[in-house]
Amino acid sequence: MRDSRVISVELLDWYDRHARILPWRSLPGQGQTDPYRVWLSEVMLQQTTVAAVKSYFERFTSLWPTVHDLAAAEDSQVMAEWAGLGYYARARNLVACARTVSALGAFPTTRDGLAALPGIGPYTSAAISAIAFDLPETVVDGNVERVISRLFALETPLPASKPEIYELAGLLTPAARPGDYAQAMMDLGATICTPRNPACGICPVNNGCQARIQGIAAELPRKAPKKAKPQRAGTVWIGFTQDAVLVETRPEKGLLGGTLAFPSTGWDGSALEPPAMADWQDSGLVRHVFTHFALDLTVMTAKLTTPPVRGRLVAIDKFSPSALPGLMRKAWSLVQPIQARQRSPIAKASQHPTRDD
DNA sequence: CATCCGTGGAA
DNA sequence: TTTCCAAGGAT
Repeated sequence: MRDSRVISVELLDWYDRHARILPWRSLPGQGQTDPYRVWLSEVMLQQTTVAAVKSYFERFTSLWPTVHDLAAAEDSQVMAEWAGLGYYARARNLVACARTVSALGAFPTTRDGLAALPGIGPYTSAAISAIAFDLPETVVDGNVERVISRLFALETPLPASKPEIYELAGLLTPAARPGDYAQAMMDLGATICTPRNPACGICPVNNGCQARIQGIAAELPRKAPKKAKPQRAGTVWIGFTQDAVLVETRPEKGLLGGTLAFPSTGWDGSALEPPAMADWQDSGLVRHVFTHFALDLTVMTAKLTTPPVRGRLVAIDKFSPSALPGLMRKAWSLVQPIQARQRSPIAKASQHPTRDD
């Protein structure tokens, strides 16, 4: 118990001197932070790097300064602003959560109340509780799993070790400054106790680290072997007219759910028909890697001469590639020169349209 | 408990 | 080029 107290004090002391300055974060010792900004940042940061989140967070808080503003937004605009960040169920849950919170009047102030909201699970509910409401909840993310695994030299591989990690992390969580402590643990994991080459020499808690003492810090946490990714293939059709492009909104469930996209086949051989009768030309291949499979996507293009049986035509000057998820953005940038050239037959061959991503 | 769900940067 | 993985949640 005394050791755990030493560790949390050393960590907070280190955080006071080395905390990262981040857009959604208040300075060490400042205590509570706007729950809306904490929630928004935590959802964006789920399985996503700080570097990737920063610009999205600034954009969202600029467009929607409060949870009530976000609750009033159109689904399609939120999806468009989320495009490129990945894991699109987060964006759908984000809007649903904002509307529930707005109807309630404010965020729930207990962990259980928060955990009942869409898109808020064990980690995020604990993080909001600690950071926004100064509640001494046990915050365990990937950083904390790594730090705890090393401090106690846990040999049990993840995810089997999770219950033990949660228990040990709870023993370390201090009653005072729980929000700063949670962020200190995560900063330590992100900057010192890193996955590959931990900087044990400058770690504020290296004295109490069993893995460092045993010389196995870089080997922990052990993890169960992961499965190989299957290779899949599909086709996407980018149809256009003189002044419009054919797009659709994908179904809410499943891969890229709810995002703006070009009509495509499934990714497992399902043979859907093209969205219109046209002279489709093979315009190249896009290779993309998802979490659990790799995809080779054949990109077909055509100038449409008959009404599409699927999707909707969007005026080219109202079409923004930034509203597309990464996969579709890749397909668009591949064919955009072709599309632009064929829209303007008088364009000189020497004029190369610029790509927009 | 295992699987599904994105993306891009680093080593 | 390949591998790993980053502040997880839903089912």
